[in-house]
Amino acid sequence: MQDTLIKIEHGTEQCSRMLLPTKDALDVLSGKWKLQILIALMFGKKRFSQIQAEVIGITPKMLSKELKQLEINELAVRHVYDTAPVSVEYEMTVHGKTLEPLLRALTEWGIVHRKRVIASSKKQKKNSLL
Amino acid sequence: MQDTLIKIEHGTEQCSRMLLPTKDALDVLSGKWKLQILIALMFGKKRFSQIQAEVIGITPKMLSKELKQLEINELAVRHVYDTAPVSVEYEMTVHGKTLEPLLRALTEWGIVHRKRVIASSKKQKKNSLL
DNA sequence: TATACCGCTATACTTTGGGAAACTACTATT
DNA sequence: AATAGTAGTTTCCCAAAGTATAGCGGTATA
Repeated sequence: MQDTLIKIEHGTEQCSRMLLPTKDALDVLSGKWKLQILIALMFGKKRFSQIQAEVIGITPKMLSKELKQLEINELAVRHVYDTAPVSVEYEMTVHGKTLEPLLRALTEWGIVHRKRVIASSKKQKKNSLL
Repeated sequence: MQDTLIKIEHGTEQCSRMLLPTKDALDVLSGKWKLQILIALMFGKKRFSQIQAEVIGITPKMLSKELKQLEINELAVRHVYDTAPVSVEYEMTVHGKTLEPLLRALTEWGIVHRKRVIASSKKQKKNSLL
């Protein structure tokens, strides 16, 4: 019993040590678009229209808003070039690049998960035949 | 010029190869609570009320809803024990455990990010004195 | 002159996420 | 009969997220 209490205490302490930084991270990264935009920027500077083309489904309004947020949190920078017509490029900051391992881990997991979803939908089909 | 085009093509192809699985992952993981709940479950089976105590700020409604989603996506399982009063435990599935590296990466980044935010808010204070 | 591209912004709307508080069903204890 | 614990559900509500569509100011091209 004493043992159990100690285990629980230990468990919840470890747990809250993980939960607090996670919340900080989620504050900045959560939402449908930010991580996708950051992935697009992992492969180099890009223009507004190019990001919009790659992040499928995003509207200009959302892209504009999300880019501003990324700038505020110093994950991306905006460069304006005085060309004609004016060209704007967005780039990952050094801080943004520290997200790369996370972004890759997310993608890796997405691949695993997708396989699983496909497999389990096959199983469902099988079962529905019974 | 030819070079540039090839680079761009290559870049966007790589990019969309990452973006598609990422979307799949985000469909299942996005939102304020799911990742936090999963972290709580990393440290072993837990009861509803225990999760609620650890994931600070979550309401029973949200917890209930999110746990259902996690069950549907086979990231967590619900066990009901026929005790009195009835006790229910939630546990990570094998598939859920494949998220552990990602959860740890997220926490790690959260720590890095928090340090940065604190540092830059100090800088702001400095600047505001000028 | 007209059309089209770029990088947005404006407006108006719908949908979803999330919070507060009360309530339920069941059981055990007093 | 009253109270309390467990695991939620229900209701009402608001704010943020997201969609759809249109337009703007500049430039370049036909």
